[in-house]
Amino acid sequence: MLSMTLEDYLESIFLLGRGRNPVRITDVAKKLKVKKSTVVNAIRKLQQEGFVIHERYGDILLTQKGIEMASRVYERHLAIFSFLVEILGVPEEIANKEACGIEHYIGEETAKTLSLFIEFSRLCPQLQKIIYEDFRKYKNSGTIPDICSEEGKKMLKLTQLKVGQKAIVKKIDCDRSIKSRLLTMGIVPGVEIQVEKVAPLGDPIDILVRGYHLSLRREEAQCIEVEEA
Amino acid sequence: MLSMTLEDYLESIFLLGRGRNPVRITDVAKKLKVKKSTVVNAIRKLQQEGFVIHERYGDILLTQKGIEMASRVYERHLAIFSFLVEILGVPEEIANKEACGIEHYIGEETAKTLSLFIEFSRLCPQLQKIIYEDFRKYKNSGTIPDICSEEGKKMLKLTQLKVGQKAIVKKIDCDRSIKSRLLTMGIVPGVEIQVEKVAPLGDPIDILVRGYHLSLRREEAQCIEVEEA
DNA sequence: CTTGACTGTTCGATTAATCTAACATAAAAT
DNA sequence: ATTTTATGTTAGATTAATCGAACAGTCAAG
Repeated sequence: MLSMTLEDYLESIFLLGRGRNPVRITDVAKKLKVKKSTVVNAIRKLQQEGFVIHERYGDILLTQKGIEMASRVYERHLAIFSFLVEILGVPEEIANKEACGIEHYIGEETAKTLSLFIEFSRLCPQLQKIIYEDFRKYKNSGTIPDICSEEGKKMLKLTQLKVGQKAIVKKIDCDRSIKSRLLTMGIVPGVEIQVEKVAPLGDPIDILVRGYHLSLRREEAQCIEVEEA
Repeated sequence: MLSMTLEDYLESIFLLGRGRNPVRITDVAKKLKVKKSTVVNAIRKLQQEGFVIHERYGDILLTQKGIEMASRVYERHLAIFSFLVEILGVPEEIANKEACGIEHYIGEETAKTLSLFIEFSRLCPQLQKIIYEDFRKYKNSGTIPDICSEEGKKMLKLTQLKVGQKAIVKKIDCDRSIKSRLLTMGIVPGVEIQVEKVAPLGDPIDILVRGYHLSLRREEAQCIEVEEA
């Protein structure tokens, strides 16, 4: 209904105009880092669609329709921004920039759920604790916190498993290209695998993942850490 | 370095070509729902930049550079998709579509962190439990689970607070327009507020949020639920 | 070997978003 | 009241991505 670019203009006008400051072409141009002529163009389109009112040489005003649309966009922005900052710990400036792009692609439903998730995390000290302590630790050092590992299970390399044995993938520790191949085959942390067949020298190893048979090179299997099921 | 659109083409070629099927112009056109002539155009640009090799009337092949770029994009896609599905519970089809857009705006760093977050959630049964049980419940019914509320604190409407009293915002329960106004003023769940002054009939109410003074209508204050600090 | 039936390519047109440069208006300063 | 400065507008050009339609190449079935 409104192109992403026009959504951006609308959102900027909304943000600049909060606190009822009149918004001028130049403000928008500065905020979005485009030339004034470009803004004039965009405003004309927004006016045609009934989102803003703008008289020649005058201030830009949002219509009711414009305010509604803009606040919808801004809510999405805020949800994404908060998630990036509060949950993932992304620096605010980066989070803001990324949210500016993402906000146009995330649907109303998803945005609402994301907002709820943030809200929930703020309300729930337990969740906060896990995110702020355990996840940060995992992120910075790769350490799997104690609260996560179940008792009495050993960590093994996939290559150490015997035929028929089942295990849960816990970690994949190798360089990008192999890792991405493994990921696209559905081998991701948390998934259950079963060893089907091992060739004489341990290469290849046939495994079962989510009902599919896969054949792994030893080199690949070596970097998959699992926990006995 | 590569426009979002071209990233999409690259990613499609990568996905279509896994399992070493040769990829043809028509496949890409079908996948991206564009005309063949458009694909030819895009492929030409990708070829110029050294991401693919394509002889007239032949198959499309990714170069090493192309594979690296494509798998980077795809990894971002996967991270976003997994987050939407596993954490937020968005239906797969929608998640996939939204991930297609978002993947172009999320930075490498953020994507990595997001992946880690998914990984961590898969590894950590405690976190899973909170997300799959408590968050889902909150999402569906608005119920704040027991594990979240601290003992011995009462829930109140903001209007019930006395001057000078501090409280934590727990829930905002009103229609979009008021809610969005409150959000833009920084009144969000989890934030601490203090009542500064209450006018004779309880309208307006002056409060302090993150060091700023705000004046709220009674109507607005009514729908803010807080917990005594 | 010819002939469909796809598949791929070229070309010209269109649209959205942007720019530059020249011009017009309004507001502020003198 | 005039001039200057900042602001806004217009027009024309450019770029990326797309389309449609006409044309070209490939390959398998007969």
